[in-house]
Amino acid sequence: MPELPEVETVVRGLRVSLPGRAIVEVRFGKTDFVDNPAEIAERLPGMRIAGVTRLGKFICIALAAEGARAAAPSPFYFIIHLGMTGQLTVIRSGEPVAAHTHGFFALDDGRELRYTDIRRFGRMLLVPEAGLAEFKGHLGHEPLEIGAEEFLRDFGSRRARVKALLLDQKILCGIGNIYADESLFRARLHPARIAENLTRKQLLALHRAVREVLAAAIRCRGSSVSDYVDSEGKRGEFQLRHRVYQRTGKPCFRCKAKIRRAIVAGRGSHFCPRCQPAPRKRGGARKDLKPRMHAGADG
DNA sequence: AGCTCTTCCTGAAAGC
DNA sequence: TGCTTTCAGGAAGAGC
Repeated sequence: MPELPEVETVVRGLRVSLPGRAIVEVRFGKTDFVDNPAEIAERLPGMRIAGVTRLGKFICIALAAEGARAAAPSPFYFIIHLGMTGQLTVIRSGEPVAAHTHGFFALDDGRELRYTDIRRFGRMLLVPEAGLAEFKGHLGHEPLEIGAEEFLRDFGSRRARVKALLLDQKILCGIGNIYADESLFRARLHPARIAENLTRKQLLALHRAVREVLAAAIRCRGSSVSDYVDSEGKRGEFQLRHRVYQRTGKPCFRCKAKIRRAIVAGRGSHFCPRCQPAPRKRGGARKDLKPRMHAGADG
């Protein structure tokens, strides 16, 4: 499923073929994952692609009108989330259409951008140029850019399970189930640990693990579990380097204990029971002497 | 604040 | 063999 490394790989691929191209025609199949399909079909044709960037797990295609006539349409962004099974590929217009392909964006070079999504958990929307800041405001820090102090601040005061925080796009944007589990293994933290109970050293280990795992996954062009492929239809290779994700019952690479799977924060979570010891039972004896702040009005 | 449950959707896998 | 059931999960919303 596409998370930050997969989306980054797709974006880098799109960046090779899309910028400079104009969109000449838009067609949709099913549209229940599109915020306003009629508006997209009306406004995209005639616009030129100025650039492709990634915002968390979103792909952001900047569109600008040709020339600078007074009546030219304003620039805006075409934003796409791949959900669980979304694929964006650039292909010659005549090529056979894969099943579950619901978006066709014909380009001025005889190719087209196609959107395929088996489960249609993806999303498409338009954001005006002036609205991009607000859109970004709904997202947390980019995990590859957040500094140690900010990371400590965001995690160190939260009573939620650390896995839930890693998955919360308003704290860090781009991490999903695979990279949450892989990061926690590398930081040797059980997914159910309460963030504010972690030491500074443990949080710094997690900060480092997140960045290392994501960077390594990008170098491998992402993880192909289920349906992920890049913009050329190629699979990634990071799934071959997973330490815990979907390795239930298999031996830990570090200590040989059997990898376990449990539901944490509502998600299937994979961990090594020996390298990532479970927290004390919630509500059990607390021996820490940290005063409990109720309103959180400090700092 | 943070937890659980529900919804969306399809295909793979398990159960009978 | 062939049917039915269960499950996976990103994100948002409801309700506690």
